[in-house]
Amino acid sequence: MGIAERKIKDKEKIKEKILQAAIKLFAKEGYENVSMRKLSEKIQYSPGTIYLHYKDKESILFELHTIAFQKFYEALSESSSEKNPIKRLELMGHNYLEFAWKNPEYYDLMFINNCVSDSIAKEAEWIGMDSYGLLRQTISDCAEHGYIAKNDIEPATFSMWAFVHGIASLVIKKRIPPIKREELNQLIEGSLKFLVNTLNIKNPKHKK
Amino acid sequence: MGIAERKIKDKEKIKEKILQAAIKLFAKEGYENVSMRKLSEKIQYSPGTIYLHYKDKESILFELHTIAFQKFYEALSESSSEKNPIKRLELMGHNYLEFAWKNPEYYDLMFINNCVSDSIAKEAEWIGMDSYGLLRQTISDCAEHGYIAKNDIEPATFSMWAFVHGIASLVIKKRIPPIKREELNQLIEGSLKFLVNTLNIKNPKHKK
DNA sequence: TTTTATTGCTGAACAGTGTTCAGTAATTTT
DNA sequence: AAAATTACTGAACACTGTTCAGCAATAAAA
Repeated sequence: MGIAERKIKDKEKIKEKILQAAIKLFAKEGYENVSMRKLSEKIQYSPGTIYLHYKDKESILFELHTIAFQKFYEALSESSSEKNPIKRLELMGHNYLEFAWKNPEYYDLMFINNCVSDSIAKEAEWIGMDSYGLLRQTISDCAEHGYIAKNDIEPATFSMWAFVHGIASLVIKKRIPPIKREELNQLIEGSLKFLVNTLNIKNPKHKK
Repeated sequence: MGIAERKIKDKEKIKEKILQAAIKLFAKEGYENVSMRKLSEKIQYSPGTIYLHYKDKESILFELHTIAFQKFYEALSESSSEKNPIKRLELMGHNYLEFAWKNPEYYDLMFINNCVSDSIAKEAEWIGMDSYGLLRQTISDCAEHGYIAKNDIEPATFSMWAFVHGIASLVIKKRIPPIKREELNQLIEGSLKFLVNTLNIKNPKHKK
């Protein structure tokens, strides 16, 4: 059945074409400004065709959301080479924010926007759990080295996540008082250092 | 000219009527689901009438946004009675989050949603500066008491803000792994305590 | 080979959105 | 009484996501 096989591949190809066009358009124009008609023009099919491959607009965005989380995990994983857990924690924070600056549309989809929250709610387990685990492991290593109490691993992980997400979402949603980009970067890096140092300084071994 | 005066008052009254209807509708149905036509039905005028009082939908939402920030400031001010700056910091965090839980639609408008970000960008100074100042003052008091370095006031303020906003926006946008509400509350309160304690514990006077 | 069935795709249509503006009816001024 | 101003309407415009009858092109059956 070579023909049937080819047809399945053709179907997958057009689905991929839709997704690639969506990625490009959303990144360029912001997905609030991308309509199904614009998307259908880009792939040179009629609007109806998209619905033969995707249930609705949300399911396209949700697939993007899933891809985004894979890239996110990779970005965070780059911190793993650093063996010193405190340094790694700071590096993770740095990489987290860098991902957000480089992929604001992705970040919006992953952590902020409503348009995929129905799909997210339907999932049995949260797709970001792996990435969250990476952070928890680092915090856990910090506890192992005596920087924080072992009882505090969960709240500390959550705190760290909330902290970096808070920064990322405030910046992306333009809720930061209008200061120069350079000042902002310093404030952000300074805050990250402050938070990590506050943990660091508690360890008697590191007090000088 | 009593008639002209009355007319101005009438105009203001209908503007107020629109605003009050908007508040009610947005709170009940979420402002994503409130159209100008629905709003016009509620106030028993035609859709066009709204545009005689408000330039567009965004300007209604922006006025709501302004009201929200006033209520927000009041909510944070309730912490001021607490004299111990560390306790006050924790209380402020608590009040911040309580405001978010009680007014999720407001919170969205203030800190998250795009639909008023153009209006925000046009403002010369950020409307939340007063509230931010309240937080900075508390952090400053913490520095005065030796809990943190005076150099760290700015990054510490920003960190604290990012932290609570991170929690609020993750919860409101339903990006927290599906755990029981009670567990979540414990995690949040635990994280707040953890962060504040991490500052607290650094002060030699408070080490026991 | 001719007929029937299946498939992939279209694009008009539906119900909704924010917004505009010619036209109307009531009121006020001349 | 006539003219001018005002307050308001609701149809219309250009858009949105989504559906579905219908139409070619291809494949299967007769």
